[in-house]
Amino acid sequence: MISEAQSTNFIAEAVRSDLASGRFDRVHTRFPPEPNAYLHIGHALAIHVNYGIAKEFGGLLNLRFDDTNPLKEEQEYVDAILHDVEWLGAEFGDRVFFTSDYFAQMYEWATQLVRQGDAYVCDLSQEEMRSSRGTLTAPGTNSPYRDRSVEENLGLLERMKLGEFPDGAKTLRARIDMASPNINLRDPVMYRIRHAHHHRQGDDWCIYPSYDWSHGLGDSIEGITHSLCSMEYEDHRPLYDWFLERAGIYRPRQIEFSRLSLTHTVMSKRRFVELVERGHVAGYDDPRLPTVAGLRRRGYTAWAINELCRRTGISKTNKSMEMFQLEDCLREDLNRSAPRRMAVLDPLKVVIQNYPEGASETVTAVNNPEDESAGSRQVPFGREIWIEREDFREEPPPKFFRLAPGREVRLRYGYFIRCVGTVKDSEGNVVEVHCTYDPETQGGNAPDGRKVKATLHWVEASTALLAQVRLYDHLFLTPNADEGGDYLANLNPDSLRTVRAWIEPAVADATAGCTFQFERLGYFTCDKDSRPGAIVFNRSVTLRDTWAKVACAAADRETPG
RNA sequence: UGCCGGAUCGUCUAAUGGUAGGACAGCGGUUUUUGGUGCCGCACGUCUAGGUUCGAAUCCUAGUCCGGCAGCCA
Repeated sequence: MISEAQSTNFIAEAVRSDLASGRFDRVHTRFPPEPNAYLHIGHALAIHVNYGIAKEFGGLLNLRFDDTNPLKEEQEYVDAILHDVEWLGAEFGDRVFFTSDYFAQMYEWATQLVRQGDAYVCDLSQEEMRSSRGTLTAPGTNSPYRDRSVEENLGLLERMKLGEFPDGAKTLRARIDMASPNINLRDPVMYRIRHAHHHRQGDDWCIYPSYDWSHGLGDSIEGITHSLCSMEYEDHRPLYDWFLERAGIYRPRQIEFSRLSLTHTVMSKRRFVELVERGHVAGYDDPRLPTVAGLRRRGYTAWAINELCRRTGISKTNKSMEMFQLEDCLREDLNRSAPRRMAVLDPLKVVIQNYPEGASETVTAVNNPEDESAGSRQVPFGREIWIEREDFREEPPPKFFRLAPGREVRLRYGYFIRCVGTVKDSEGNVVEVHCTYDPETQGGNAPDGRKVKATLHWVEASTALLAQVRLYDHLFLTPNADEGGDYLANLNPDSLRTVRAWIEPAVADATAGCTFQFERLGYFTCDKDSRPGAIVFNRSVTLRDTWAKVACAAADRETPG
């Protein structure tokens, strides 16, 4: 057995030292999404980290829905998140929990804090509370209700719970320090009044705990050892510890790490909503969005997403991974697993003049050169075939190896063909290329040993399937979507191009989620919109294209600036 | 300008006082019935200034820059 080197990231080291010191004798983490939105690849990193640490130390991961705000949370999101986390491969067994299931216990601890003089009922309005909180540089001032008696607070809290006050009339606040340089410690709210229907608790409650009050308690109840969260909670850690200490209960350790962001995209719920509502994308699972659902629809594998997380690593720096990196992860996975097929996205007709009219045959094509067990298939061949328009040039530029007048190239798994002429329309555009083939080269090798410089993919015309192919590109033109201030101004107008393509018959029964490599083009995944006879493919990612780079560089040289 | 955090190739990340390494991107070569894959190579980095030390990315001091925090959101 190959012993895997232990991780050296700072969280693994902290966990190791906690285990060594005896602070904890086991490892238990959690992933605590709020069920108010779809998961995105940033969440995938959080899952990866929490699950990865648990796994590395032989511990467990809990999935906990942090449903403390009845105004925003819905069962629909619970279902979607559950599905995404499972799909990503994080194992949580039957440990699916809801913060709302702890409301009764939390209320009891709240009364305990009140009895200890650590919390009080405050009548300040939202505006009054804001102005008395002070600013980043000036201390706040004490609430006039800060010194109510324990009995009065207890009575008021009870009446809040009973529903005697309207929304916003009162809050329960922790009595800490209105002059603290850490604003989170300036008597933070523990409960607010919300006469709202909760997706799980129904109308049982009309006071709801805040994140700060509830989160550590939830961790404590579940016996979490390491509560791994993102950097923006760092300022909340003193509060996290304070609540646990005052409640006098088991204390997990919160450790923060920085979240993932990617170039050429955005990663916030607010923006997803805006993009969907303004019609820039078709929904939360639009293949251009970095949501887990969108990525999956695009054709991303869970392996690729986890590999990106692994490559990203765990740290506290502000990071922005390049989109290349994500794309490369997908290519690495799909190169070894995706069956190969041939498809022509921008068709140009080739007529093989010396191929007998009415004749047909099949040629043998390898399904996956990286995987012998994938076997081979028969592909129809005939007198008329489609090739990619960009694979023919009437006046080939330097280093262009493909088809041109007089040139011989190989049709993959087919024959050598030589261009002997073209047919043009009235505007001079080439609409047909005429070739001859060498019957001796069947399968793609010449018995006389002569070589060709290019191999083209192709599709036999009479048996080709017509399909819709959606060509996706970066959603944003600029690496940083915010560049220039207005992110919508940086949207890529060509992030989706739809084309009609000819594909070989072997994809006829592809169903949603099936991924192929279309040779020389990229990886394509059958979309859920696909129907028998009306196939739809999404381009998941292109192949690396060295020629495109060469051609692009040449073009740049011709038109500098 | 209050508090907290961070700064290592273009990007992400290692090096825990002892040769600054890896991945992706870039460049070059090689193999190839995918201008794909694979393989080989090249180039590129310790925020700045002082200090401690035989030796500093690492320790100390002073700066600089970046991020977060003033929801009854999480």
